[in-house]
This record gives sequence, C-alpha cells and structure tokens, in this order.
Amino acid sequence: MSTRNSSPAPGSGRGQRVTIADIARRAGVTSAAVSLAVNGRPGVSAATRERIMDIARELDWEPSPAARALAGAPVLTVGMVLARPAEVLGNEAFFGAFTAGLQEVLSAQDYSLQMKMVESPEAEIETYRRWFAQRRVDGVVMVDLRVDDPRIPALEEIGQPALVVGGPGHHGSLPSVYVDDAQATNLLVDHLASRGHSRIARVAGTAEFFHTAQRDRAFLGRCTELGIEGSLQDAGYGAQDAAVATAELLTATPPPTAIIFDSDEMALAGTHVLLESGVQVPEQIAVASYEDSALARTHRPAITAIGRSAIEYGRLAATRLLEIIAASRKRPQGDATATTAGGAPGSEAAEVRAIEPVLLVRGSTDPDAEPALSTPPIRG
Amino acid sequence: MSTRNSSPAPGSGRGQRVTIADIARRAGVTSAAVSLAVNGRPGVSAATRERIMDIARELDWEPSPAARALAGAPVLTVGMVLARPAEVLGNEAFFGAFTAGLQEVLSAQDYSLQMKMVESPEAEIETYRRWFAQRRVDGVVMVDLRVDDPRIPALEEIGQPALVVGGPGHHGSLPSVYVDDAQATNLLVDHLASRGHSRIARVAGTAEFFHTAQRDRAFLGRCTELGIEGSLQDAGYGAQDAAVATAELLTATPPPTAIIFDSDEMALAGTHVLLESGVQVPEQIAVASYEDSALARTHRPAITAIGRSAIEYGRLAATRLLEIIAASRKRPQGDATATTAGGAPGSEAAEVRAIEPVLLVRGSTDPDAEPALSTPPIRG
DNA sequence: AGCTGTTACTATAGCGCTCAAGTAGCGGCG
DNA sequence: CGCCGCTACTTGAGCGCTATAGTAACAGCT
Repeated sequence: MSTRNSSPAPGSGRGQRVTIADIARRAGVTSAAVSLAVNGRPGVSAATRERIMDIARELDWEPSPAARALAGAPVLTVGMVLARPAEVLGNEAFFGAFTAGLQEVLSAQDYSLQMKMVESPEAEIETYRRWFAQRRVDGVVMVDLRVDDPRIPALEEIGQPALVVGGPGHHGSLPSVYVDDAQATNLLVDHLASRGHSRIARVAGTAEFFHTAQRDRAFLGRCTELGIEGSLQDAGYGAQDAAVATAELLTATPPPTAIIFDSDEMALAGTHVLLESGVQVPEQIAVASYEDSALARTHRPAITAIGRSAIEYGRLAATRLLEIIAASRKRPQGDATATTAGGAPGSEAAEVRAIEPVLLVRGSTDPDAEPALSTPPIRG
Repeated sequence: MSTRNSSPAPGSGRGQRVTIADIARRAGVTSAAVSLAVNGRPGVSAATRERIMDIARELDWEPSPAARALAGAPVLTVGMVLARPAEVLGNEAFFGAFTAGLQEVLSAQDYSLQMKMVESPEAEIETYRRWFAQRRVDGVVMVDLRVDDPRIPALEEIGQPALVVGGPGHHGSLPSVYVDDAQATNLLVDHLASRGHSRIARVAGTAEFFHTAQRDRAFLGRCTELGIEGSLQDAGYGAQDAAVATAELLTATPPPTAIIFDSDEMALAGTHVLLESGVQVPEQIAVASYEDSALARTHRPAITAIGRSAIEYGRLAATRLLEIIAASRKRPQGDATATTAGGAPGSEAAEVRAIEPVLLVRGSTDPDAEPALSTPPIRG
C-alpha cells in the first residue's frame, strides 16, 4: 500500500497476471522461496526476502486467493448468514453498527466478510454446510440466537470454526460473545424503580429469541426482587406490533406507569401511540428501550435506552472469531468428537466474552434530562 | 478411533474431500467427462451425464470454488463496498432492503455477495483494484453515487464488470440502474401544490451525492414551473442535522407551509422539532419524505413518502449486474480501450434502467389520510 | 473404399500457490 | 578429517478443476 498503486500506469495491468514465478525469475530464486518470503515465513535470508518483496511491489503482484485456497491456505473470509426479513435488517440500528464493527477488525487482518440472507434457519444451516464443504469461509459468526437453536448442533456437527453471538451460557461446545441482557434489564428496571415506578410493563419481541427470553426472565426476576409489579406484553419485533401492544397496555386498569421496549423502533412506535392517546411521556408513562439509535436520541422526548455499543460488539465478535480460526489451524483438523468442534482447544472452547451495557437516561424517563436537542451540541 | 461419520451420507464428515476424480472413478470415466457433466456442458451423452450426476449426489460432492476459480471459471461472487459511517448504514431503511433484493437474485443464481466497509472513496477504489487483481469477484455494484464520482474513471480503468446504482445519465461507459429522483420530486411537489402549498422547503442531504443534486435541481425546477416558492436548506444526512435545519426553517418569516425531507430519518427528526415547537402537522406545516420505512408508517402523523421499493431496486441491480458479467464472459478480456470497460458490448454499455417511484400519501400532508394505525391493518 | 463429420469421450496440460522433502554450502567440533 | 547441524535455498508433487487437443467408433455420402 505504500507504493501508489497502478504505479506509473503501465498498460493498466492488462497483460498477463503477475505470479510468484515472475517474481522468482526476476529475483533469481524459485517460486517456493518467493512464497516463503511474501508470507513472512522463515527459510529465506533477510536480504533475499527484502529483494523479493521489492520486486513483488514493483511488479504490482497480488496473491491469488484461489490458488492459495486450493493449496490449503486459509481463504481469509468469514461468513455471516441472516435469516430474517429485509425490513428487520433495514430498520434495526443495531445491525449496521454490528456489521461495521465486524468489518473493521476483519479488514485490518485482511479478512473479508461474506454475507447471505436466507428465508429460514434450515436454509441457513444448509448455507453453512455448503460454505464449509466448499471451503468458502474459514469461519462463521452466528447471530440472532434462539432458544434451543437448531443451528448450534448443526454447526457442531459441521465441525468448523464458528462463533455464537448471544448468551450467556454455553451453546453446546461453541464459543460465544454476548451482551449481558440480564444486567441491561436490571439497569432499566432499577432506574425506573428509582424514579418511583411500581407498575412496569415490558413490551417484548418474539420470545423464541434467546435474548428476549433472557430479558423476560431477568425482568420478572428483578421486579419481584424489588417488590414492584412487572407485566409482560408479547409482540413481534415490528413497529406495528409494538404499537398494538402499547395500545393494549393502555386499556389495562390501572395502566403501567412505565414501559420498556425491546428496541428503539418499538419504543418509538409505542411512544407515538401514547402521545396520540394524550398520555404524557414521561409524566404519566415513562418509556425506555433496550436499543439506542440516532432516532431515539432525536425523538422528543428522547428515549432512555441501553447503549450496547453495537460497534464494539461487532469488533469483539470479529476478534474472537479470528482467535478461534487461528486456534483451529494449529490443531489441524478438528476430529469429529464433539468436544473440540468449536475449533478452540478442549474445555475452554465454550469460553464466553461479554460487553457491558450502559444506561443512557433521557427525557422519556426523566423530565429533567437535558431536553435541549433543538439546540444541538454540534455546530458550536 | 470411531469414524463417527455423523451423517447418513458417506464421507460427508471428516474424510477426504470428494473430488470429481472420485466420481470419475466410480462412473468409469475420466474427470474431464465429469466436469462436462456437472457443468451441464455438451460432450457427454444424456445417459452418462445422469449416471455421473447420481454418483455426485450420492457422494455428496461439492465443487471447489478455489479450484474452479484457479482454472479460470467465474468465482460466482459479486462485491459491494460501502464508504460510509456505520450509523448511516444502520439508520437507513433503504439499505437493508436494497441488499436483501440484491441477495435474493444473486442467491438464486448461486452467486454470493461480498461486502466491505471502508473509510474513504480512495479506500473503496483500492478495494476494487485488489478484488479484481485477485479475482475475488466477478463484478461489483457501486452505490452512493456522487457528483463527479472518482470511482467511475477508476472502475473504467480497472476494466471489469461494474454496475452503477444511481442516475440517470451516463456514468462514463458504465451501465447503471437508478430510481428516477426527478420524477419522485415532481410527485412530491405536485402533491403539496395540489394541497394548496405555495411555500415549500426542501431539507436536503449532502449535495455531493448525485441523487441529492438531482433532487435539488428537480425541486427548484418544478417549483418554478408551478410558480410556487421553493427553498433549499442544506443539511447532512443525520437526524441531528435535519433537526437543526428544521429549527432554522421555523425562524424564517414567513416559514414554509411544507417541508420535504431527504430521508425518513430526517423527516422524523424534523417532525419532532415541529411538534415540539407547537406547530401542527400537517395543518400548519406539512411534511413529506423521499424515503419510506416502518417508522414513517407508524409515526403519528404518518409520514407521506416516496416508496421506491428498495427491494425491487436491489433485485434490478443484481439482475443487471449478472447480465453484465455474462456479457463480459462472452467477449473475453475487456481490452483497455475505455469503450467496452463496463463489460457490456460496445455502445449499449451505458444502458440504464430505472425504477418508478410512487407517492404514498399519509397524514403528514393530508389530515384526512387514514389516521387509523393504532387499529392496524394486520391482525383481524 | 475412402473421405468428411459427428458424437462421446480420453489424455494431458496447466491455473498459482503451498508444502514436505531434498540438497548445497559452510562453520564447528571431537 | 570426517561428520554434524544449520541455514538458505531448490525440487517436485500436488490442491481440484477446466480446457484444449486428440482419438475411437460409427454414420453418411460419393
């Protein structure tokens, strides 16, 4: 990258592809030596290595991933497959940031991300199977963890590096990273309780998702602990569903004094229903969300939310996955015995790493929270 | 060592990889015959082909993309690189749906999508260079078209299949697909004019984007045509920027009676500012957006928007790109003369296809528009 | 019978790289 | 002095597939 590429614009690269053989010829060595040199492996003298590298740069050589892969080298690609409808992807603030975090770390290590959207978990598993069978990826990151997720045993059986995003707990023998949803829940409930709320509702997404179940449990648990009334309202993950659920909550007698939504999108939709019904937010009913976003911030009132730093989450996932891949290369072929399937050595395979959630208190739960957004911080 | 072959199919697990040589041996032919058979190419009899296919299935054979690529076959991958900050990606409804549309078509043709996020246009170009040099992708789709986009000449020089998303107009010799932003603008302006508005403001995103410039021009043009007052307010693409711009608009004397925002996110943020300032929407100021989303729909008032069917847009882009790739395979190596750089034959290289925008009238411009969203269409 | 043409294959090179095994050269050491 | 061990390479064999000749078998035609 030091040399301004496309150098002195020679025929614009139209000629034959430059191979290590070309470099070898020029350097007066064999292609094997070049291979050692460009891959930073021992076996060539420092002087030769440098000479080779110079020539490679000069010739504008690029390695052929196909040839490398065919010869057994890692393909420097990780995969991620999404089995959810497009709108969900589009509307969720979390996802884009998570992906960005992933990319950031992967790109830095010269890895690329291959994505695929499918219709069902079965199709997702099938995709993993083929990716691995074809050696298209060195590892995968599995998102949208569900309760009793069928992808876990499938990935274990396939026996190639995989990282589960979600937790806590052990997912078969697969390693994972997660955000502590129980802690996030406690932050939210405690915050509301400290503001004097004693009837809190939670408008939850689909309970089949692991984190939803996790939140449900933590929510009810914490409410009981604090001796306050906590009610669960199931909904899908869409804005529409949240609106319906919120409307239903309003018919309760008495209605809750605070509502926690599973996402920013849901919180926004729910808040609209409240405001439209003449309910004051936060005076009559406070609102909080598990997910932060620019919209949650600009909304009036701004929505109190959990910041889970999706970017950081993505970075963590990528870092962990790369470790797993590296480990799996060391102990060559994971054999079929389940214990090492995750790729990481033996018992520590299922090691888990977490991100700390933080609470961002805003106007939707605290009337005194800095209201000034029309006079924004930007523009000195 | 129990060969726990984990799957009913033989060799599906840990064993050696199944190759066409294995199939050939079993079928009593050479690997070349197998290659012809599995690729649906002429040269083998129907009977032999079927026998080979059966064996391939039975053996659970999967082609090796690496080997294929090395031998000169297409890699069945298209690339897309995004040079924008993560939040933008996350907040924009458009992007997810567009990607989904892309994937849908690509997957159906057994193509995969490789994505990369970078920091700058230069890094983006560098990525294209390397992707092509390494033969990692068969083609790329270029999004977020800018005015005088440096990526156009770069892609032309690289001389590999590429599709420009955005337009209209010719982008060097590159083919493109686009949504007619001028028409969308007319739809919006006409709608507002027909509702009696004669002072319309447009809160625009960064003008360096092609479609923004396009909209600006169309907006001013149409306003002039209709003899109404149109004003342009520049902003970034964020919610924050839109909020600021809206606040500024309110200080004008007289303020506009309608505001058109460049995206749903901006429209939402702007509307909050209006409502917070006690402005009635749409009675005092009407609001419309170029981008639709679930949030725009659930918002109260619901936001009038342009539906550009991002999914369909993605599908179109993928379809077009695959055509371009196919064409470029026919006429082998694009030579360096710019004319054929897009991959498509000669003069029709720059052919362009468009998607029709539609106007979705909602409460933010029309108080009579079906207000019922708390009683949503779903359920029942 | 001899020639051209098909069809249905086979044989043989690679594609660009990696890796295990081999070798040349050289200083050190008993 | 002969052997060891080490470094710095070279040799050669693939990885799994595609592609381009080439060949055998057989039909059609004059």
